[in-house]
Amino acid sequence: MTWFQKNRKIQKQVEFECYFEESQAPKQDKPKVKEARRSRTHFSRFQTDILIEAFEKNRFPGIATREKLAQRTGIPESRIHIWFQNRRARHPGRKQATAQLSQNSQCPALKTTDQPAPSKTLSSRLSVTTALSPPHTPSGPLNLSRGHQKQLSRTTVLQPSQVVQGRGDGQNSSVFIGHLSPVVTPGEEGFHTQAPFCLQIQERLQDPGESSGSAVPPLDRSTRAPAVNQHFRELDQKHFTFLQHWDEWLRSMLAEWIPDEKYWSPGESELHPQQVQLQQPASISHQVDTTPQQ
DNA sequence: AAACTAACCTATTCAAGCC
DNA sequence: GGCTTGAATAGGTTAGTTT
Repeated sequence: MTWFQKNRKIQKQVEFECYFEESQAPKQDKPKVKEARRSRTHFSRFQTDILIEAFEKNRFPGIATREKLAQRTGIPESRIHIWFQNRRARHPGRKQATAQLSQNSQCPALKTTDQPAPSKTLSSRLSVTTALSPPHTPSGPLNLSRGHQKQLSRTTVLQPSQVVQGRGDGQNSSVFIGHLSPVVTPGEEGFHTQAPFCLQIQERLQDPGESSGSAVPPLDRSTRAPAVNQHFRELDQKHFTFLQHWDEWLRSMLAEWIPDEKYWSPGESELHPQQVQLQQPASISHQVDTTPQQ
C-alpha cells in the first residue's frame, strides 16, 4: 500500500510536469483507469467483538498482535490495521487531547487509555520534546560531561504518538522509555516551560516491541516527595535507583539548558495546581497516590 | 552523510449500506 | 437524507538500509 501510494504520488508529479507537453501534442487515447475501491468489508459481530476487546486493551497494536487478531478473526491484517486507524480516529476517548493540553498545560507525553489519540495539531504546536538517553542506562552510565554535548543537543520534535507509544513495529526494546518533556510554548515574554518535566515510563509488555494505549503513570512531583507513588514503590530497587539518577540528571540538564531556573524549577510557588495535577487512567488510579504535593 | 525506503501515524474525505 | 463506518488519500514521522 505504501509503495502504491508513493508511486501514485510520483505518477501525479510526472503527469503534472508533462501536462503542457501533452497539451501541445496530439492526444493519445490512454484512458487512465482508476481501480475500483475495495469493496466494503462487513465484519461479523464476533469479529467486531474481538477487535473491540483488543482495542480496549491496546489502541496501537503492533504487527504481531494484528496478525494474531487476523488469525482469530479471519480478517486480513491490512483490514485490521485500517480498522484500528478508524477506531482511533472515531473513538478518541473522553476528552480532546489538544484541548486538554492547552487548558491544563500538560506534557504531551502524558497519555492514557482514556485520552484521545494524539492529534496532528499537537505536533504542529510548538511542543519541543527531547528524547534522550538516561544517565544510567542498562548498558552503562552516560557520560554527562560537556564534551558530550552533541548527544545532548540532539533535540527532536516527536510525534506525540511516538513519544507516548513508541513504535508499534517491535523496535522498542528497552524496559524504560523515558522522555524529558518540557512543554515550551511561546509566551508574551518569550518561551515558557509549562511543566517542570514529565517522565514517561513504559513497561515491557507481553510483546516487547508493542505499545499500549494504557500508559503507566508518569513520574510526577511526588517522586521527590516523601509520599512516593505506590506504583514506583513497587518497582524493584534497581529500577528505582535508575529513576532517581534520571531525575537528577534531567534537572541538571535543564539547569544547563535553561539557566533561568524560574522556567523549569519545580519550585512550589510558580506552579499552578493544574499544571501539577497529572491525569491517571481510571484503571490504575487505585494504585497511585495522585494527591498533588503542593 | 545523504538518500532512499518501509512502516507507522493522524486528519480528512469518500462512499456503502442501514435506518 | 442522516448516520455509521470501512476505505482511500495526503502529509507527516522514525528507523533501518543503501549509496
